[in-house]
Amino acid sequence: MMDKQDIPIKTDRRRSPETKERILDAAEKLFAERGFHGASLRDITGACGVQVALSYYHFGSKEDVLQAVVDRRAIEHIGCYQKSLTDALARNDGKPIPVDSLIEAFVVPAIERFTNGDDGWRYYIQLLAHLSYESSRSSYAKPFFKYDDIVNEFISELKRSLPDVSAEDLHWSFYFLQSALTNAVLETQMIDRQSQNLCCSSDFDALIKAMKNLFSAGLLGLKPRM
Amino acid sequence: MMDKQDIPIKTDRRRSPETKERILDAAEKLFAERGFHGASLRDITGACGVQVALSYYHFGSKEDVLQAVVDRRAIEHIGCYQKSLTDALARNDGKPIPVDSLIEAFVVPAIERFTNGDDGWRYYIQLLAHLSYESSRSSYAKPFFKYDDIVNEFISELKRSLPDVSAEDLHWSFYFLQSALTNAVLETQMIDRQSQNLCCSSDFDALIKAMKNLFSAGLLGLKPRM
DNA sequence: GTCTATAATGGGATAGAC
DNA sequence: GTCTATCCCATTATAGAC
Repeated sequence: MMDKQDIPIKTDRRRSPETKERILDAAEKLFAERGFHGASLRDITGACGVQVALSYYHFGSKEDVLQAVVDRRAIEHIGCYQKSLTDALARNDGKPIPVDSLIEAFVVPAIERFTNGDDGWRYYIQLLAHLSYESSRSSYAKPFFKYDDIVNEFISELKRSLPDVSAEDLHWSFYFLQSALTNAVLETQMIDRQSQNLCCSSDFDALIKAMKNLFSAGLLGLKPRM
Repeated sequence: MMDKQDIPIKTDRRRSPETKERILDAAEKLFAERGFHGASLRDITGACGVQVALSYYHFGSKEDVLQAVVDRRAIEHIGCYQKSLTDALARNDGKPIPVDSLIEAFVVPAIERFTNGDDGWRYYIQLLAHLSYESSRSSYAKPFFKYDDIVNEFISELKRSLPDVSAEDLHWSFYFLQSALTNAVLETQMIDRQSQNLCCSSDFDALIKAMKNLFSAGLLGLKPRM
């Protein structure tokens, strides 16, 4: 299980104030790669050259480490979603946002950090995907709920953009969009296998384009409610 | 962790030939609910009133138990997909299958077993969903690959139904459909929260309808390749 | 085939010296 | 804040009696 990771081993021992951050970096990576149960605190602290006991000193329990990993980035990330939505609204003078722009506004805050951010953001986004699958079955997946509010703001905008479509259809459709996005960032290489490398899990430009193509057409083609 | 499950405790000890099946039933359930790492062999054997050692006798390692769980149903399940596709073709005299029928033909073999099958099938379908997220990162998720061939048959049919759309768009779109389906059977209750119970994770009739609505419109609205 | 017993290791968590 | 040492239990896995 142990596996020396990218995080450089600590050399200067004794009171380095960034120890907490080192643990969070390693936890972020290993939780993302192996899931909560799949990564032990020994793996995590071993990967960043820190004593196991320090994770307890700094955070408490293993679940607390996960909580801290999410807390570290969640507010900033949710802020990015907020800004993305506000910008899209501004570009349209507060009028309903075109469906394809709204899709892009929702997808980009995750994908951008995934492709352009540092590795930490990559792992964080993957971890969120993991947690979304665990929610309602595992107590440790609760941190993920922080995103509920901002997601609902996007759905409200979608309702404004497509006022004639039933709320049920819009909720389901946005749910499918989220599923597609979540699955995509896990890069399972399912699509690479299925398409014999015509499509590539790691080609996020193609992903965004394909998402806009399908979901725009789908949302715009939904029948008005009777 | 231990948790007495639905599987009745074995009473008549000594050479009961169904011990293997009992272990598989319990493993199916617990792997589906907690993931591979989240369920231990103690949990599994404890849940069905069998000695831990017997799981090693019958299967070998923990990964072998998982493999056996999948093997037990995979061939039958893949056969259901095959039949579903063949039937759809027959209904259309071998001509290209209408997109909404093709979507239904793909979704139903999983959903039907999920809603109408016994609990075992429910857990099995959920387990498949779990494995699809782990593939390419965990060696134990390999069993899932068995489904690649039949999925590709559906995609080939989709190409026949929509000959003017680029293969890229079709592969991505079908990938999104699979993501939506996979996520849905996990019943994370995300959509319940987001819609304030207007939509319900466990309402699979509504799910199928919404899938057909969105993905039919989306696929039919895809632009022809240039 | 099933059981008990046990090996061997891993893992979460804590105490206490420095 | 950091380290060593350790507790204690869970876990995978095996040996051997019945």
